[in-house]
Amino acid sequence: MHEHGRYGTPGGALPSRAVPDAAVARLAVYLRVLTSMIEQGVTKMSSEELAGAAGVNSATLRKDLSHVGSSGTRGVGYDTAQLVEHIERLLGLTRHHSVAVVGIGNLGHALANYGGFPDRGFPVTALFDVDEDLVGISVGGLAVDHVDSIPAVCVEREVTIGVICTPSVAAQSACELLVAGGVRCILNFAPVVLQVPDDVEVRRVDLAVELQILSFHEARRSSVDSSADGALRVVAPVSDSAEIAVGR
Amino acid sequence: MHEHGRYGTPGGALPSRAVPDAAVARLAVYLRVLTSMIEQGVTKMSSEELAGAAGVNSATLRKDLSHVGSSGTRGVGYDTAQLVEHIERLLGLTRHHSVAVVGIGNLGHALANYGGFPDRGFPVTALFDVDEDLVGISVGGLAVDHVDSIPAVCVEREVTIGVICTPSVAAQSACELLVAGGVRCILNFAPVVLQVPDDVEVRRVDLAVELQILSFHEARRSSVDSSADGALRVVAPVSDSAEIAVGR
DNA sequence: GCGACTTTGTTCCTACGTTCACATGCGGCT
DNA sequence: AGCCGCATGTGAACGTAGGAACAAAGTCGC
Repeated sequence: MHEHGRYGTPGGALPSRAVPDAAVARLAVYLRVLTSMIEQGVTKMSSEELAGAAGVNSATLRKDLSHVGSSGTRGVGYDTAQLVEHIERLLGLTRHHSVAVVGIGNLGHALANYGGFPDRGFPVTALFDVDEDLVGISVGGLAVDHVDSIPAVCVEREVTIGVICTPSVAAQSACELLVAGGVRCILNFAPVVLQVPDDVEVRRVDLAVELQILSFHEARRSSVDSSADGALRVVAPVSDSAEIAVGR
Repeated sequence: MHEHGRYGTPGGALPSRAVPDAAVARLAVYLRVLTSMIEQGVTKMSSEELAGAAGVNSATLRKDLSHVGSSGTRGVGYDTAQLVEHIERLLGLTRHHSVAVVGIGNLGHALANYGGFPDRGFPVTALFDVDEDLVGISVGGLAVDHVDSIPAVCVEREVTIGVICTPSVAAQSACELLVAGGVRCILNFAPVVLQVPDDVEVRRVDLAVELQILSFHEARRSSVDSSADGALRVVAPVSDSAEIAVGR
């Protein structure tokens, strides 16, 4: 049972994982709902209530919570404060995770100023950009450093999470600098697939992809409305559509 | 009573869920890789090449592409330009989708200025905020309107996608205003679960959740490092958590 | 104190998504 | 022109996620 090659088998399959990724994502949602409820003075919740507030099935919720080591009381429900503690422990939120932001453009700027991160145990402790005009200025009370100093600064400030907000072309090199600085968790906003060592975890947030998924749903809905055949429908002249893809 | 009808009732010839959501997300990634390749002059690609660049299995890629109506040539591969057209058609990108941004804070500001959206067929045509100091000013060449005018403006400018960047407490009402304006696709950056009618599609992008997932992986990795057995380890001491005095 | 009710934690099962493997079909080569 | 090789597209198997039903367990009412 040892010697699992971790989750880096060529091809990217993720074997033997105690808690599924989807469950982790939901747990984070439960956590938010719970903290919100606690602020309103709620001390106990049933799985039905919590599931309703989180928008999931109650059985799914209970199964998710079973991963954290159950702490519910049968016939009553869950103690909100206790549940929060348990989820935080599982998610590793009992320690703070220093965050570094690379690329102080529109999005990077917003993230650096965003107050929600430190509130949740993710203090932003380093900012980087390649632009000499940006290096040295202060954003959200933190000075911008040059990307060349990423490895040294990340080690020094014990950065555990790197956020990449650079243009696409710079993302891979930014990623490599972060990895060189010991960062093994990366949140990538650049629309590229990063190549990383097996022991580095990358999550990608692609705004254009999200919009395209919504676009698909809109298109499907329209086609269902107008014709009962949802497959293979040409809606508009395709001539100019090949021209729009010139982004960046 | 097995009343789980909804989709796919026997006899229902309408494959409303012909294309899985995950496949749609991947198609959007393929699209980006393809456009990037086309810029470099690549006119043909095999499924292996494209799958490698997109970071997925080649069989998965071929199955995804089968949903768009096959356009590959056996023994050769895919014509990149043709494939782009087909994917764009399936995703509904043959028409432009007007985007409205609600909440011109840090993130909303960044999105309004972000050039990547219009380049990909998603022009931002409306901005809204509740703050009187913001209403009327121009962000990215577009005037900010008051949230009260959301329904009217959305109808007038034919907004199909609404982006919610408001604080949590305002998200639900912003959502309802968008729905009142005929918007049926919503991208929600606020960390709340929106309540919407069945015919409205909501996608949530929660930055804190992303960080928490990364935090979980970091925590799991640490425990694997220290204990050598990574499967099914729950930190048992449920007693009291005086030890984890997490600051908040 | 005891019974009945409520809710958890779990087990089973279904269904979906992904991967493997092979037949099909097309281009190139002789 | 015919054969060979190669890559697509699809059918089957595998694994995992999600949902329904159930037994254990603990509380509230009497």
